[in-house]
Amino acid sequence: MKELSIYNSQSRNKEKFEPIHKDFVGLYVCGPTVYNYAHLGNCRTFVTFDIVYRYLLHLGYKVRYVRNITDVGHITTEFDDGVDRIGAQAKIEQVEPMEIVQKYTLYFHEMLSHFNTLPPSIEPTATGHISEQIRMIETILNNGFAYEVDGSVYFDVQRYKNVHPYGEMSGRNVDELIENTRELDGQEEKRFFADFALWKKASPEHIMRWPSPWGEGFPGWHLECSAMSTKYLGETFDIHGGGMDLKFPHHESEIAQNTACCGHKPVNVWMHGNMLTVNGQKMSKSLGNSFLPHELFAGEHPLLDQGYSPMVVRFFMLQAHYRSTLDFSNEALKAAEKGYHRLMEAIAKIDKCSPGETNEFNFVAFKSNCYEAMNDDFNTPILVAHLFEVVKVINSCFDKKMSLTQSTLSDLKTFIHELVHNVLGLKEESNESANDSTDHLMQLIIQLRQKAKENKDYHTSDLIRDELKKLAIQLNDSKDGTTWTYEK
RNA sequence: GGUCCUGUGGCCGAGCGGCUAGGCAGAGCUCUGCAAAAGCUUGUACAGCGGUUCGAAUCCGCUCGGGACCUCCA
Repeated sequence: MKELSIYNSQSRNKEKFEPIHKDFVGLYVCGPTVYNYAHLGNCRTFVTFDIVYRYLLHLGYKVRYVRNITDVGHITTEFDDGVDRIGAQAKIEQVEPMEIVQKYTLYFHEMLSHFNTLPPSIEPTATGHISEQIRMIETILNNGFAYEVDGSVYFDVQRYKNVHPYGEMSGRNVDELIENTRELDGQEEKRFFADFALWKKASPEHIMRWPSPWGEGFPGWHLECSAMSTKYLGETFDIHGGGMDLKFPHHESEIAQNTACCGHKPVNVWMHGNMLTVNGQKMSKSLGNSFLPHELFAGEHPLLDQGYSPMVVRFFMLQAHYRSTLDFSNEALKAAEKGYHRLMEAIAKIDKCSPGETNEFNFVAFKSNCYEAMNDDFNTPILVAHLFEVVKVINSCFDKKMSLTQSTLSDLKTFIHELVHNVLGLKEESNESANDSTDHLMQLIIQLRQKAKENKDYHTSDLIRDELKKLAIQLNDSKDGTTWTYEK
Protein backbone atom coordinates (compact mmCIF):
# COMPACT_ATOMS: atom_id res chain seq x y z
CA MET A 1 0.00 0.00 0.00
CA LYS A 2 1.33 3.42 -0.92
CA GLU A 3 1.77 6.12 1.64
CA LEU A 4 -0.74 8.74 2.63
CA SER A 5 0.10 12.27 1.63
CA ILE A 6 -1.76 15.30 2.88
CA TYR A 7 -1.86 18.86 1.62
CA ASN A 8 -0.35 21.01 4.32
CA SER A 9 -1.65 24.58 4.32
CA GLN A 10 1.54 25.62 6.05
CA SER A 11 3.85 24.50 3.24
CA ARG A 12 1.21 24.72 0.49
CA ASN A 13 2.27 21.32 -0.68
CA LYS A 14 1.26 17.74 -0.38
CA GLU A 15 3.51 16.03 2.12
CA LYS A 16 4.00 12.44 3.04
CA PHE A 17 2.21 11.93 6.33
CA GLU A 18 4.40 10.78 9.17
CA PRO A 19 2.92 10.78 12.64
CA ILE A 20 5.03 11.99 15.53
CA HIS A 21 4.53 8.74 17.38
CA LYS A 22 4.42 5.67 15.20
CA ASP A 23 0.90 4.26 14.90
CA PHE A 24 -0.66 7.16 16.82
CA VAL A 25 -2.27 10.29 15.42
CA GLY A 26 -3.41 13.40 17.25
CA LEU A 27 -6.12 15.24 15.33
CA TYR A 28 -7.67 18.54 16.40
CA VAL A 29 -10.56 20.16 14.57
CA CYS A 30 -12.10 23.53 15.37
CA GLY A 31 -15.69 22.95 16.34
CA PRO A 32 -18.68 25.26 16.21
CA THR A 33 -19.68 28.25 18.26
CA VAL A 34 -22.99 27.12 19.64
CA TYR A 35 -25.01 30.30 19.52
CA ASN A 36 -27.30 29.24 16.69
CA TYR A 37 -28.23 26.34 14.41
CA ALA A 38 -25.26 24.85 12.57
CA HIS A 39 -25.90 25.19 8.85
CA LEU A 40 -24.96 22.95 5.99
CA GLY A 41 -21.69 24.70 5.26
CA ASN A 42 -20.59 24.06 8.82
CA CYS A 43 -21.57 20.44 8.42
CA ARG A 44 -19.42 20.05 5.33
CA THR A 45 -16.28 20.75 7.33
CA PHE A 46 -17.18 18.17 9.93
CA VAL A 47 -17.97 15.59 7.28
CA THR A 48 -14.59 16.33 5.70
CA PHE A 49 -12.73 15.66 8.90
CA ASP A 50 -14.90 12.67 9.62
CA ILE A 51 -13.44 11.18 6.43
CA VAL A 52 -9.93 12.05 7.58
CA TYR A 53 -10.61 10.43 10.95
CA ARG A 54 -12.19 7.34 9.42
CA TYR A 55 -9.45 6.83 6.86
CA LEU A 56 -6.72 7.16 9.48
CA LEU A 57 -8.56 4.57 11.55
CA HIS A 58 -8.87 2.36 8.51
CA LEU A 59 -5.12 2.59 7.97
CA GLY A 60 -4.69 1.22 11.45
CA TYR A 61 -3.72 4.33 13.35
CA LYS A 62 -4.84 4.85 16.87
CA VAL A 63 -6.35 8.30 16.55
CA ARG A 64 -7.21 10.75 19.26
CA TYR A 65 -9.69 13.09 17.67
CA VAL A 66 -10.39 16.28 19.61
CA ARG A 67 -13.06 18.71 18.51
CA ASN A 68 -14.04 21.60 20.70
CA ILE A 69 -17.33 23.28 21.43
CA THR A 70 -17.00 27.05 21.65
CA ASP A 71 -19.46 28.02 24.32
CA VAL A 72 -17.91 31.15 25.71
CA GLY A 73 -19.75 34.34 24.88
CA HIS A 74 -17.10 35.80 22.66
CA ILE A 75 -17.80 39.21 21.31
CA THR A 76 -17.94 39.70 17.58
CA THR A 77 -15.18 42.27 17.60
CA GLU A 78 -12.70 43.13 20.25
CA PHE A 79 -13.99 46.62 20.44
CA ASP A 80 -16.47 48.38 22.61
CA ASP A 81 -19.38 47.94 20.27
CA GLY A 82 -18.83 44.20 20.05
CA VAL A 83 -21.77 41.92 20.72
CA ASP A 84 -21.58 38.73 22.74
CA ARG A 85 -23.26 36.30 20.34
CA ILE A 86 -24.40 33.81 22.92
CA GLY A 87 -25.57 36.56 25.24
CA ALA A 88 -27.41 38.25 22.41
CA GLN A 89 -29.16 35.05 21.41
CA ALA A 90 -30.06 34.43 25.06
CA LYS A 91 -31.79 37.79 25.13
CA ILE A 92 -33.71 37.01 21.96
CA GLU A 93 -34.86 33.65 23.25
CA GLN A 94 -35.22 34.97 26.81
CA VAL A 95 -33.19 32.22 28.40
CA GLU A 96 -29.85 31.83 30.13
CA PRO A 97 -26.73 31.84 27.93
CA MET A 98 -25.97 28.29 28.99
CA GLU A 99 -29.42 27.25 27.80
CA ILE A 100 -28.49 28.61 24.40
CA VAL A 101 -25.26 26.65 24.52
CA GLN A 102 -27.10 23.48 25.47
CA LYS A 103 -29.81 23.85 22.86
CA TYR A 104 -27.48 24.43 19.94
CA THR A 105 -24.95 21.86 21.06
CA LEU A 106 -27.71 19.27 21.04
CA TYR A 107 -28.81 20.36 17.59
CA PHE A 108 -25.25 20.17 16.35
CA HIS A 109 -24.82 16.65 17.67
CA GLU A 110 -28.15 15.53 16.32
CA MET A 111 -27.37 16.81 12.82
CA LEU A 112 -23.92 15.32 12.76
CA SER A 113 -25.31 12.00 13.80
CA HIS A 114 -27.78 12.20 10.89
CA PHE A 115 -24.75 12.67 8.67
CA ASN A 116 -23.27 9.57 10.25
CA THR A 117 -20.11 11.24 11.49
CA LEU A 118 -18.21 9.45 14.21
CA PRO A 119 -18.07 11.30 17.51
CA PRO A 120 -14.67 12.71 18.42
CA SER A 121 -12.64 11.03 21.14
CA ILE A 122 -12.82 14.16 23.25
CA GLU A 123 -15.16 17.10 22.80
CA PRO A 124 -13.95 19.72 25.24
CA THR A 125 -15.78 22.94 25.92
CA ALA A 126 -14.19 26.34 26.29
CA THR A 127 -16.08 27.05 29.51
CA GLY A 128 -14.76 23.82 30.96
CA HIS A 129 -11.16 24.91 30.41
CA ILE A 130 -11.02 28.40 31.79
CA SER A 131 -8.23 27.62 34.23
CA GLU A 132 -6.10 26.05 31.49
CA GLN A 133 -6.61 29.17 29.43
CA ILE A 134 -5.70 31.46 32.31
CA ARG A 135 -2.55 29.44 32.91
CA MET A 136 -1.59 29.75 29.29
CA ILE A 137 -2.08 33.51 29.37
CA GLU A 138 0.15 33.69 32.41
CA THR A 139 2.87 31.81 30.62
CA ILE A 140 2.60 34.01 27.57
CA LEU A 141 2.77 37.09 29.82
CA ASN A 142 5.81 35.68 31.59
CA ASN A 143 7.45 35.02 28.28
CA GLY A 144 6.95 38.64 27.37
CA PHE A 145 4.55 38.20 24.47
CA ALA A 146 1.48 39.80 26.03
CA TYR A 147 0.53 42.84 28.06
CA GLU A 148 -2.31 43.78 30.36
CA VAL A 149 -4.44 46.88 29.99
CA ASP A 150 -7.28 47.63 32.39
CA GLY A 151 -8.33 44.04 33.06
CA SER A 152 -7.74 42.80 29.52
CA VAL A 153 -4.71 40.97 28.20
CA TYR A 154 -3.55 41.32 24.61
CA PHE A 155 -1.12 39.32 22.57
CA ASP A 156 1.85 41.44 21.55
CA VAL A 157 2.16 40.72 17.85
CA GLN A 158 5.06 43.10 17.29
CA ARG A 159 7.18 41.56 20.00
CA TYR A 160 6.28 38.14 18.70
CA LYS A 161 7.08 38.78 15.08
CA ASN A 162 10.53 40.02 15.99
CA VAL A 163 11.29 36.50 17.17
CA HIS A 164 8.94 34.25 15.23
CA PRO A 165 7.24 34.56 11.88
CA TYR A 166 3.63 35.68 12.08
CA GLY A 167 1.16 35.25 9.23
CA GLU A 168 3.20 32.68 7.35
CA MET A 169 0.47 30.14 6.85
CA SER A 170 -2.18 32.56 5.68
CA GLY A 171 0.33 34.52 3.63
CA ARG A 172 -0.04 37.70 5.62
CA ASN A 173 2.61 40.32 5.89
CA VAL A 174 1.70 42.23 9.02
CA ASP A 175 3.47 45.38 7.92
CA GLU A 176 1.52 45.45 4.70
CA LEU A 177 -1.65 44.65 6.52
CA ILE A 178 -1.44 47.90 8.42
CA GLU A 179 -2.09 49.99 5.37
CA ASN A 180 -4.90 47.81 4.21
CA THR A 181 -6.80 47.52 7.41
CA ARG A 182 -9.81 49.70 7.67
CA GLU A 183 -9.99 52.11 10.52
CA LEU A 184 -11.90 50.79 13.47
CA ASP A 185 -12.88 52.53 16.64
CA GLY A 186 -12.20 51.34 20.12
CA GLN A 187 -8.82 49.76 19.71
CA GLU A 188 -6.99 52.34 21.75
CA GLU A 189 -6.22 49.70 24.38
CA LYS A 190 -4.02 47.83 21.94
CA ARG A 191 -0.46 48.79 21.28
CA PHE A 192 -0.62 47.50 17.75
CA PHE A 193 -3.57 47.06 15.42
CA ALA A 194 -2.92 43.33 14.91
CA ASP A 195 -2.77 42.50 18.61
CA PHE A 196 -5.59 40.24 19.71
CA ALA A 197 -7.25 39.58 23.03
CA LEU A 198 -6.18 36.69 25.22
CA TRP A 199 -8.44 37.81 28.02
CA LYS A 200 -11.18 40.37 27.88
CA LYS A 201 -12.55 42.34 30.78
CA ALA A 202 -16.27 41.71 31.11
CA SER A 203 -18.59 44.65 30.83
CA PRO A 204 -21.26 44.76 33.56
CA GLU A 205 -23.92 43.25 31.31
CA HIS A 206 -21.73 40.39 30.13
CA ILE A 207 -23.13 37.34 31.89
CA MET A 208 -20.54 34.70 30.96
CA ARG A 209 -17.62 35.77 33.11
CA TRP A 210 -14.94 34.19 35.24
CA PRO A 211 -12.53 35.46 37.86
CA SER A 212 -8.92 35.81 36.78
CA PRO A 213 -5.71 37.45 37.94
CA TRP A 214 -6.79 40.44 35.84
CA GLY A 215 -10.31 40.69 37.17
CA GLU A 216 -13.63 39.31 35.95
CA GLY A 217 -13.69 38.53 32.30
CA PHE A 218 -13.63 35.86 29.64
CA PRO A 219 -10.99 34.29 27.41
CA GLY A 220 -10.24 35.36 23.84
CA TRP A 221 -11.60 33.32 21.00
CA HIS A 222 -8.34 31.92 19.69
CA LEU A 223 -7.10 30.83 23.06
CA GLU A 224 -9.37 27.89 23.81
CA CYS A 225 -8.06 25.86 20.89
CA SER A 226 -4.48 26.46 21.92
CA ALA A 227 -5.15 25.51 25.52
CA MET A 228 -7.28 22.47 24.81
CA SER A 229 -5.20 21.03 22.00
CA THR A 230 -2.13 21.32 24.19
CA LYS A 231 -3.90 19.69 27.10
CA TYR A 232 -5.20 16.69 25.18
CA LEU A 233 -2.74 16.26 22.32
CA GLY A 234 0.44 17.74 23.67
CA GLU A 235 2.60 20.71 22.76
CA THR A 236 3.10 19.37 19.26
CA PHE A 237 0.60 17.18 17.52
CA ASP A 238 -0.01 15.78 14.07
CA ILE A 239 -3.00 17.35 12.34
CA HIS A 240 -5.05 20.45 12.95
CA GLY A 241 -8.10 21.02 10.81
CA GLY A 242 -10.82 23.57 10.29
CA GLY A 243 -12.65 25.59 7.70
CA MET A 244 -10.73 27.73 5.25
CA ASP A 245 -12.23 30.84 6.78
CA LEU A 246 -10.48 30.12 10.07
CA LYS A 247 -7.01 30.31 8.56
CA PHE A 248 -6.72 33.95 9.40
CA PRO A 249 -6.84 35.21 12.01
CA HIS A 250 -7.90 32.24 14.09
CA HIS A 251 -5.30 29.62 13.20
CA GLU A 252 -2.54 32.12 12.73
CA SER A 253 -3.21 33.38 16.24
CA GLU A 254 -3.33 29.88 17.59
CA ILE A 255 0.11 29.21 16.18
CA ALA A 256 1.41 32.42 17.72
CA GLN A 257 -0.09 31.67 21.13
CA ASN A 258 1.30 28.18 21.26
CA THR A 259 4.69 29.27 20.08
CA ALA A 260 4.76 32.16 22.54
CA CYS A 261 3.82 29.72 25.27
CA CYS A 262 5.92 26.67 24.44
CA GLY A 263 8.64 28.04 22.20
CA HIS A 264 7.86 25.86 19.23
CA LYS A 265 5.16 25.30 16.64
CA PRO A 266 2.14 23.31 17.79
CA VAL A 267 1.11 21.48 14.63
CA ASN A 268 2.81 19.48 11.91
CA VAL A 269 0.04 19.45 9.33
CA TRP A 270 -2.62 22.11 8.90
CA MET A 271 -5.65 21.08 6.88
CA HIS A 272 -8.35 23.42 5.66
CA GLY A 273 -11.66 22.43 4.17
CA ASN A 274 -13.17 24.68 1.55
CA MET A 275 -16.50 26.43 1.64
CA LEU A 276 -19.90 25.27 0.56
CA THR A 277 -21.30 27.84 -1.82
CA VAL A 278 -24.74 28.78 -3.05
CA ASN A 279 -24.77 30.30 -6.52
CA GLY A 280 -21.03 30.64 -6.23
CA GLN A 281 -21.13 32.48 -2.93
CA LYS A 282 -20.07 31.22 0.44
CA MET A 283 -22.94 29.91 2.50
CA SER A 284 -23.21 32.07 5.55
CA LYS A 285 -25.85 33.29 7.87
CA SER A 286 -25.06 36.91 7.28
CA LEU A 287 -25.68 36.54 3.54
CA GLY A 288 -28.97 34.84 4.25
CA ASN A 289 -28.17 31.98 1.90
CA SER A 290 -27.68 29.27 4.45
CA PHE A 291 -29.56 26.04 4.65
CA LEU A 292 -30.15 24.27 7.90
CA PRO A 293 -29.80 20.50 7.79
CA HIS A 294 -33.34 19.87 8.96
CA GLU A 295 -34.72 22.18 6.26
CA LEU A 296 -32.77 20.27 3.68
CA PHE A 297 -33.95 16.87 4.90
CA ALA A 298 -37.54 18.05 4.88
CA GLY A 299 -37.28 20.07 1.68
CA GLU A 300 -38.56 23.08 3.54
CA HIS A 301 -36.68 25.87 1.90
CA PRO A 302 -37.62 28.27 -0.89
CA LEU A 303 -34.67 27.16 -3.00
CA LEU A 304 -35.50 23.46 -2.74
CA ASP A 305 -38.21 21.58 -4.54
CA GLN A 306 -37.80 18.40 -2.54
CA GLY A 307 -36.09 17.00 0.53
CA TYR A 308 -32.81 15.13 0.47
CA SER A 309 -31.78 12.48 2.92
CA PRO A 310 -28.65 12.92 5.04
CA MET A 311 -26.80 10.16 3.22
CA VAL A 312 -27.55 11.72 -0.15
CA VAL A 313 -26.15 14.99 1.12
CA ARG A 314 -23.11 13.28 2.54
CA PHE A 315 -22.55 11.49 -0.76
CA PHE A 316 -22.99 14.80 -2.58
CA MET A 317 -20.23 16.28 -0.44
CA LEU A 318 -17.92 13.34 -1.09
CA GLN A 319 -18.21 13.81 -4.83
CA ALA A 320 -16.16 16.98 -4.52
CA HIS A 321 -12.66 17.26 -3.10
CA TYR A 322 -12.53 18.86 0.33
CA ARG A 323 -10.17 21.62 -0.81
CA SER A 324 -12.50 22.74 -3.58
CA THR A 325 -15.56 24.85 -3.11
CA LEU A 326 -18.73 22.88 -3.62
CA ASP A 327 -21.73 24.55 -5.14
CA PHE A 328 -25.06 23.68 -3.71
CA SER A 329 -28.07 23.38 -5.99
CA ASN A 330 -31.20 21.37 -6.50
CA GLU A 331 -29.91 19.92 -9.72
CA ALA A 332 -26.61 18.83 -8.22
CA LEU A 333 -28.37 17.24 -5.27
CA LYS A 334 -30.79 15.39 -7.50
CA ALA A 335 -27.89 14.01 -9.49
CA ALA A 336 -26.21 12.93 -6.28
CA GLU A 337 -29.41 11.29 -5.09
CA LYS A 338 -29.72 9.14 -8.20
CA GLY A 339 -26.06 8.22 -8.16
CA TYR A 340 -26.12 7.38 -4.48
CA HIS A 341 -29.03 4.97 -4.88
CA ARG A 342 -27.43 3.34 -7.89
CA LEU A 343 -24.27 2.76 -5.90
CA MET A 344 -26.03 1.39 -2.87
CA GLU A 345 -28.25 -0.90 -4.91
CA ALA A 346 -25.30 -2.37 -6.73
CA ILE A 347 -23.55 -3.04 -3.44
CA ALA A 348 -26.62 -4.85 -2.16
CA LYS A 349 -26.56 -6.96 -5.33
CA ILE A 350 -23.13 -8.46 -4.71
CA ASP A 351 -24.70 -11.19 -2.60
CA LYS A 352 -27.08 -12.11 -5.38
CA CYS A 353 -24.37 -12.56 -7.98
CA SER A 354 -23.67 -16.14 -8.89
CA PRO A 355 -19.97 -16.92 -9.09
CA GLY A 356 -18.45 -18.08 -12.35
CA GLU A 357 -15.56 -20.34 -13.32
CA THR A 358 -13.40 -17.62 -14.75
CA ASN A 359 -12.47 -14.25 -13.38
CA GLU A 360 -12.82 -11.20 -15.57
CA PHE A 361 -12.29 -8.53 -12.95
CA ASN A 362 -8.94 -7.32 -11.68
CA PHE A 363 -9.68 -6.92 -8.02
CA VAL A 364 -6.08 -6.25 -7.06
CA ALA A 365 -5.85 -3.33 -9.48
CA PHE A 366 -9.16 -1.97 -8.27
CA LYS A 367 -8.08 -2.11 -4.67
CA SER A 368 -4.83 -0.41 -5.40
CA ASN A 369 -6.60 2.34 -7.35
CA CYS A 370 -8.86 3.00 -4.40
CA TYR A 371 -5.96 3.35 -2.02
CA GLU A 372 -4.13 5.52 -4.46
CA ALA A 373 -7.11 7.89 -4.52
CA MET A 374 -7.47 8.12 -0.77
CA ASN A 375 -3.75 8.31 -0.16
CA ASP A 376 -3.62 11.31 -2.45
CA ASP A 377 -4.91 13.83 0.06
CA PHE A 378 -8.19 12.04 0.70
CA ASN A 379 -9.40 12.24 -2.88
CA THR A 380 -12.92 10.98 -2.33
CA PRO A 381 -14.27 12.02 -5.77
CA ILE A 382 -11.75 9.73 -7.44
CA LEU A 383 -12.62 6.95 -5.04
CA VAL A 384 -16.29 7.40 -5.85
CA ALA A 385 -15.49 7.25 -9.57
CA HIS A 386 -13.72 3.92 -9.01
CA LEU A 387 -16.73 2.68 -7.09
CA PHE A 388 -18.97 3.43 -10.03
CA GLU A 389 -16.70 1.40 -12.26
CA VAL A 390 -17.33 -1.48 -9.93
CA VAL A 391 -21.06 -0.80 -10.02
CA LYS A 392 -20.95 -1.73 -13.70
CA VAL A 393 -18.97 -4.84 -12.95
CA ILE A 394 -21.43 -5.96 -10.29
CA ASN A 395 -24.41 -5.32 -12.54
CA SER A 396 -22.81 -7.16 -15.42
CA CYS A 397 -21.99 -10.08 -13.16
CA PHE A 398 -25.54 -10.06 -11.87
CA ASP A 399 -26.82 -10.15 -15.45
CA LYS A 400 -24.36 -12.96 -16.17
CA LYS A 401 -22.61 -10.90 -18.79
CA MET A 402 -19.40 -11.05 -16.83
CA SER A 403 -17.85 -13.76 -14.74
CA LEU A 404 -16.32 -13.33 -11.29
CA THR A 405 -15.11 -16.20 -9.16
CA GLN A 406 -16.39 -16.87 -5.70
CA SER A 407 -13.21 -15.63 -4.08
CA THR A 408 -13.20 -12.40 -6.09
CA LEU A 409 -16.82 -11.78 -5.23
CA SER A 410 -16.12 -12.33 -1.60
CA ASP A 411 -13.02 -10.11 -1.61
CA LEU A 412 -14.96 -7.45 -3.42
CA LYS A 413 -17.79 -7.60 -0.97
CA THR A 414 -15.53 -7.24 2.05
CA PHE A 415 -13.51 -4.44 0.55
CA ILE A 416 -16.48 -2.45 -0.77
CA HIS A 417 -18.16 -2.73 2.57
CA GLU A 418 -15.07 -1.41 4.29
CA LEU A 419 -14.72 1.49 1.85
CA VAL A 420 -18.30 2.55 1.59
CA HIS A 421 -19.49 2.00 5.12
CA ASN A 422 -16.40 2.48 7.24
CA VAL A 423 -14.26 4.90 5.26
CA LEU A 424 -16.84 6.99 3.42
CA GLY A 425 -19.31 6.60 6.25
CA LEU A 426 -22.28 5.90 3.99
CA LYS A 427 -25.04 3.67 5.23
CA GLU A 428 -28.25 2.22 3.91
CA GLU A 429 -31.22 4.31 4.72
CA SER A 430 -34.20 2.39 5.88
CA ASN A 431 -36.68 4.40 3.89
CA GLU A 432 -39.93 3.82 5.72
CA SER A 433 -39.09 0.18 6.08
CA ALA A 434 -42.18 -1.82 5.41
CA ASN A 435 -43.51 -3.99 8.14
CA ASP A 436 -44.62 -7.55 7.50
CA SER A 437 -48.29 -6.83 7.11
CA THR A 438 -47.64 -4.12 4.55
CA ASP A 439 -45.54 -6.50 2.56
CA HIS A 440 -48.21 -9.20 2.75
CA LEU A 441 -50.77 -6.73 1.54
CA MET A 442 -48.51 -5.76 -1.31
CA GLN A 443 -47.93 -9.38 -2.27
CA LEU A 444 -51.68 -9.82 -2.40
CA ILE A 445 -52.13 -6.76 -4.60
CA ILE A 446 -49.31 -7.88 -6.85
CA GLN A 447 -50.95 -11.29 -7.22
CA LEU A 448 -54.29 -9.74 -8.10
CA ARG A 449 -52.63 -7.58 -10.69
CA GLN A 450 -50.81 -10.61 -12.07
CA LYS A 451 -54.14 -12.39 -12.42
CA ALA A 452 -55.58 -9.41 -14.24
CA LYS A 453 -52.59 -9.39 -16.57
CA GLU A 454 -52.98 -13.07 -17.29
CA ASN A 455 -56.60 -12.37 -18.20
CA LYS A 456 -55.43 -9.55 -20.40
CA ASP A 457 -57.44 -7.21 -18.21
CA TYR A 458 -54.91 -4.46 -18.65
CA HIS A 459 -57.37 -1.84 -17.54
CA THR A 460 -57.34 -3.31 -14.02
CA SER A 461 -53.63 -4.04 -13.93
CA ASP A 462 -52.77 -0.52 -15.03
CA LEU A 463 -55.25 0.93 -12.58
CA ILE A 464 -53.50 -0.89 -9.73
CA ARG A 465 -50.12 0.26 -10.95
CA ASP A 466 -51.20 3.89 -11.36
CA GLU A 467 -53.04 4.13 -8.08
CA LEU A 468 -50.09 2.67 -6.20
CA LYS A 469 -47.90 5.19 -7.95
CA LYS A 470 -50.01 7.93 -6.44
CA LEU A 471 -49.20 6.43 -3.03
CA ALA A 472 -45.51 6.63 -3.93
CA ILE A 473 -45.27 2.90 -4.34
CA GLN A 474 -43.33 1.74 -7.35
CA LEU A 475 -43.98 -1.64 -8.93
CA ASN A 476 -41.00 -3.18 -10.67
CA ASP A 477 -41.90 -5.75 -13.27
CA SER A 478 -39.25 -8.14 -14.40
CA LYS A 479 -38.86 -11.61 -15.87
CA ASP A 480 -38.73 -13.09 -12.40
CA GLY A 481 -41.88 -11.43 -11.21
CA THR A 482 -42.87 -8.16 -9.67
CA THR A 483 -41.34 -6.41 -6.69
CA TRP A 484 -42.29 -3.19 -5.02
CA THR A 485 -40.47 -0.28 -3.41
CA TYR A 486 -41.32 3.06 -1.98
CA GLU A 487 -40.43 5.73 -4.48
CA LYS A 488 -37.27 7.61 -3.76
C1' G B 1 -6.69 48.28 -2.50
C1' G B 2 -3.54 43.83 -0.54
C1' U B 3 -2.93 38.38 -0.39
C1' C B 4 -4.59 33.91 -2.36
C1' C B 5 -7.80 30.55 -5.03
C1' U B 6 -10.57 29.62 -9.35
C1' G B 7 -12.97 29.47 -14.67
C1' U B 8 -13.66 21.93 -17.64
C1' G B 9 -19.16 19.33 -22.16
C1' G B 10 -26.72 20.96 -20.64
C1' C B 11 -25.71 20.61 -14.84
C1' C B 12 -22.38 18.95 -10.73
C1' G B 13 -17.41 17.64 -10.50
C1' A B 14 -12.11 14.96 -10.95
C1' G B 15 -7.61 15.38 -13.59
C1' C B 16 -3.01 19.64 -13.62
C1' G B 17 2.54 18.10 -19.51
C1' G B 18 1.33 12.76 -23.87
C1' C B 19 -3.02 7.91 -22.00
C1' U B 20 -10.95 7.00 -20.13
C1' A B 21 -12.45 10.61 -14.84
C1' G B 22 -17.14 9.78 -12.56
C1' G B 23 -22.32 11.12 -11.48
C1' C B 24 -26.90 13.41 -13.43
C1' A B 25 -29.49 14.88 -17.71
C1' G B 26 -29.79 13.69 -23.33
C1' A B 27 -29.62 9.74 -27.22
C1' G B 28 -29.75 4.45 -28.60
C1' C B 29 -30.62 -0.54 -26.96
C1' U B 30 -32.37 -4.72 -23.59
C1' C B 31 -36.58 -6.13 -20.74
C1' U B 32 -42.13 -5.30 -21.29
C1' G B 33 -49.18 -6.14 -23.25
C1' C B 34 -48.02 -0.78 -22.92
C1' A B 35 -45.31 1.77 -19.53
C1' A B 36 -42.38 2.57 -15.35
C1' A B 37 -38.24 0.87 -12.84
C1' A B 38 -33.65 -1.32 -13.71
C1' G B 39 -29.40 -2.54 -16.69
C1' C B 40 -26.09 -1.90 -20.96
C1' U B 41 -23.96 1.38 -24.80
C1' U B 42 -22.90 6.39 -26.21
C1' G B 43 -21.98 11.99 -28.24
C1' U B 44 -20.53 16.84 -26.77
C1' A B 45 -15.12 20.03 -22.88
C1' C B 46 -11.21 22.24 -21.06
C1' A B 47 -12.98 31.30 -20.59
C1' G B 48 -10.10 34.28 -24.54
C1' C B 49 -5.37 35.67 -26.75
C1' G B 50 -0.21 34.93 -26.96
C1' G B 51 4.23 32.05 -25.41
C1' U B 52 7.33 27.58 -23.72
C1' U B 53 7.45 22.38 -25.59
C1' C B 54 8.14 17.12 -30.22
C1' G B 55 3.41 17.51 -27.50
C1' A B 56 -0.76 21.82 -22.97
C1' A B 57 -7.17 21.57 -20.15
C1' U B 58 -2.49 20.78 -17.48
C1' C B 59 3.57 25.24 -17.38
C1' C B 60 4.40 30.93 -18.27
C1' G B 61 2.35 35.95 -19.58
C1' C B 62 -1.67 39.11 -20.60
C1' U B 63 -7.12 39.97 -20.94
C1' C B 64 -11.97 38.94 -19.21
C1' G B 65 -15.22 36.47 -15.52
C1' G B 66 -16.18 34.12 -10.46
C1' G B 67 -14.80 33.52 -5.32
C1' A B 68 -12.27 33.56 -0.29
C1' C B 69 -9.58 36.09 3.43
C1' C B 70 -7.73 41.05 5.20
C1' U B 71 -9.84 40.89 13.39
C1' C B 72 -18.27 37.33 12.97
C1' C B 73 -17.40 32.98 10.20
C1' A B 74 -16.88 25.77 9.15
